[in-house]
Amino acid sequence: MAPSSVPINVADVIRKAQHSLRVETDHALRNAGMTAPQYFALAALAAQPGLSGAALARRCFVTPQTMTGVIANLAANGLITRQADPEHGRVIQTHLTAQGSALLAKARVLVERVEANMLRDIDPVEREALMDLLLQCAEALAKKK
Amino acid sequence: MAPSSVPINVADVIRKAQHSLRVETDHALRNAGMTAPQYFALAALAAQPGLSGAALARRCFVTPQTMTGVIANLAANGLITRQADPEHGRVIQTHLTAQGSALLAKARVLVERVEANMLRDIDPVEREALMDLLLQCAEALAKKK
DNA sequence: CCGATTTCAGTGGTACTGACATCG
DNA sequence: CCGATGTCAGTAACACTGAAATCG
Repeated sequence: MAPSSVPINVADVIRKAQHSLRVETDHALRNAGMTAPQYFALAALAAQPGLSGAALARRCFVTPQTMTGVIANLAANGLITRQADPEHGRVIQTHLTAQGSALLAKARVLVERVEANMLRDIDPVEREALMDLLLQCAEALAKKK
Repeated sequence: MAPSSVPINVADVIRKAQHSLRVETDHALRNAGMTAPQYFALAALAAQPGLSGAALARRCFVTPQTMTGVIANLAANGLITRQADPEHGRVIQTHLTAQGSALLAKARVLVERVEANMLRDIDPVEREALMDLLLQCAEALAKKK
C-alpha cells in the first residue's frame, strides 16, 4: 500500500509525518530566507565549528555530494567561510560568519516553534516512547538483518 | 540542535528514521530498476486505476509538478499508459500496463522486506503505539494550531 | 470569473558513478 | 604501494515555487 490519505502501516506513517514536518519547517524557514538543509548545516556548524564538508554531511544525514551543494549556497550568501585545513591537505574547514550566526539564531526560533507545535498533544512519557521506537527502527534498518 | 550522531529530540529522530528507511527502500528498488516515488505512484495506480496526475500527486504527498516528472519516466519505461479523459478536457487518465503490473508485484516484495526488517524487534502493541503517536504528530502539523 | 488540471521555467536538494589527491 | 577518506565533476530523478493556458 502506497502512502494515501489513510496510511495503514508504520512505514507509511513515518513517511507522512516526516513529510509534514519537512513542509512546515521549510515554510517557517522561508521567512528567514533559508532552506531546511541549510539550517541543519548551520546548526551543526554552530555546535562544532570547523567541520569539513564530509563531517557535516554525516551529521545532517546526507551524502558528501549533497552537502557540497548546500555549503556552496551558504558560502554564496555570506553565511559561512571556507578555508583549507593547514594540517590536512584537501580538507576544507567551514565556519559561521557573524551574519550566519545571527540568521541561525533567528531561524532557530522558527524551527523550534514548528517542532513544539507538532508535539503539543503528546506528554513527555509518550515522547520518550516515540523516540525509543523510532531509534529502534533506524538501528534495525542500519544493521540490516 | 541539528541532526547529529546522537539525536536528542523527536524531530531529529523522525528525520533520521525516515532517512534510513528511504535509503534502504531505494537500494531495494534499484534491483527492480525503479525509484521510490515511481513505486508509490504505481502502487496508488494499482489500487485506483485511472487516476489523473494531480490526484496521484495528492496520494503520494508530492506536488503535481513533481508527479508530472515521475509519470513521464514511468510512461517512457512502458509501465503506464496515459490518455485524455473523454469526459473532462485536460484531465489525463493513467493506467498500469501489464509490464507495470508485473514489475510492481516484484517490487512490492522487496519493499515489504525492508519494512518488515525495520520492525523486526518491535511487537504488535508497540507498533500500534508508534503509528498512533506519528499520526498525532502529522495531524498536529497539518492543523497548525 | 472561478476553480481544478496541466504544463513550462527556474532553483535547490539528493543520490550514484567515477576520478583524483592526500594521508597513514 | 595500499587503503581509507575528502573533494570534485557529471548525470539523473525528485521537489518546490511561480506563472500561464485550458476547460467546465
